[in-house]
Amino acid sequence: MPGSAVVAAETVGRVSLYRVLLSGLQQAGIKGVFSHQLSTSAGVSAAQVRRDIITLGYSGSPQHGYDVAELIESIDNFLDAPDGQNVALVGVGNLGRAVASYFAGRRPKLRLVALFDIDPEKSGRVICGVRCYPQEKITEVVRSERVSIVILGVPAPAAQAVADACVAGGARGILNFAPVALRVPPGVYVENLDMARSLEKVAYFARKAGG
Amino acid sequence: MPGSAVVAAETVGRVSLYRVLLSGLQQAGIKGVFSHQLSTSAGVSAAQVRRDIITLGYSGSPQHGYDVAELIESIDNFLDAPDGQNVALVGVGNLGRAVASYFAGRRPKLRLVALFDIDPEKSGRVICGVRCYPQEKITEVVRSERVSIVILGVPAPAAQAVADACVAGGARGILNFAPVALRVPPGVYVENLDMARSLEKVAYFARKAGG
DNA sequence: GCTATGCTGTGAGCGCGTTCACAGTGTGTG
DNA sequence: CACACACTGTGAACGCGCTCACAGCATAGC
Repeated sequence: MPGSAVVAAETVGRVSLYRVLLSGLQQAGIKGVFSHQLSTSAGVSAAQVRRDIITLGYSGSPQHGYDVAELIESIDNFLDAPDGQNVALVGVGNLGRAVASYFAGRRPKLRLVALFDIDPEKSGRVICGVRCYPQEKITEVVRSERVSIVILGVPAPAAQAVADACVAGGARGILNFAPVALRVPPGVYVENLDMARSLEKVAYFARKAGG
Repeated sequence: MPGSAVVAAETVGRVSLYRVLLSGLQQAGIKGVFSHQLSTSAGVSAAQVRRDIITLGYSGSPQHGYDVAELIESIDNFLDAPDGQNVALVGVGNLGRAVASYFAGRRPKLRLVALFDIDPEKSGRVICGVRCYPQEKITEVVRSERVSIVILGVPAPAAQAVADACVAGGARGILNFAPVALRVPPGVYVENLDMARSLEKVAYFARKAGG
């Protein structure tokens, strides 16, 4: 049964990408797809695609490949919580607003229900249709709004304290944009997304490859 | 000699993180640091930190650990091009502006020299102190401005065409925010940074761990 | 001076995600 | 009816990054 086995984080990431690609195919009216087609669009090997799909509990046929609609449904079952998950965003700067607008209505199963900012100008207002609270209320609101996922867009020095407040309120997952390793209790998942780091990787290899 | 050996992308990313952490220590007036201290802040093992530092060509002493200033200098030598690298940003949306403001003046060795946007309202103007060009000029401007790194903040359907134009102009590295695998010639490095994917990973593991 | 301590540098080994290569299977073709 | 073909599903093997564990070494304490 899918869901009981341990799934690697990389697999989950790829599956998420497959869903985006499959949605594109579906909108183009394409009904079936083969592993090597997905592998080209996703930039991974065909064997990888097949293994990933098996972990979803879905099977294709050697004759017609995978049914696009069915595969999307399998991915939905795999990735999404049946009744959705509530998301909060801490730090409504440029980055925070970009993330907020990015997810506005695009992921119905992930509802952005609260913003937090340390700036009194922002807290109390409604931004992008979501209410912004002062940062002291994090634990309280995270708990009352049943937030399970927090997007952390605050400066590095504040990140740990904010993370602690979120965890105290019951958050189970953190998407951390700050360049520090967060200390969290077991059972809380942290994904780091450091843009500066990524850019410097690109800069490094651009230099090494180019000369 | 460092620079000649093949270095893993993960190592480069961690080294970039070390530099951020070390800068913080330096500003706090701390002169020396041990591998286990860095390892705690970076969220990796101490052995990992030591191995990474060796690849820089720097050595500490068993008595005093690593000299913060010297280590930062070694990282600078390792990561940065002596005369810097020019960066362009394509797609001046919410995300693009966030990235632009994020790097404004923070990385002196990475100069943001050009913006591109398909919207005629934006192209022609100067945004955040950088001139914005129409998207048709990418190849031309990338070449004339000697841009080696491109940040791609355009929608997925446009990403491949823009990437091709950038490569044609001589770009050697791409930071791609679009959820597609770019096809690029050998020698061009692509780093994918898909925020939706990362968030869905967090959502998945928040659900699995929490229940 | 001799031992204890704690760090760096590193060879060896491990684990895990990925890839290889092929068996299984049904369809299309002559 | 037999054969060729293309794709899925998967056991086995590979490779690479990471970790373990220890040698080397200088200082601190007695």
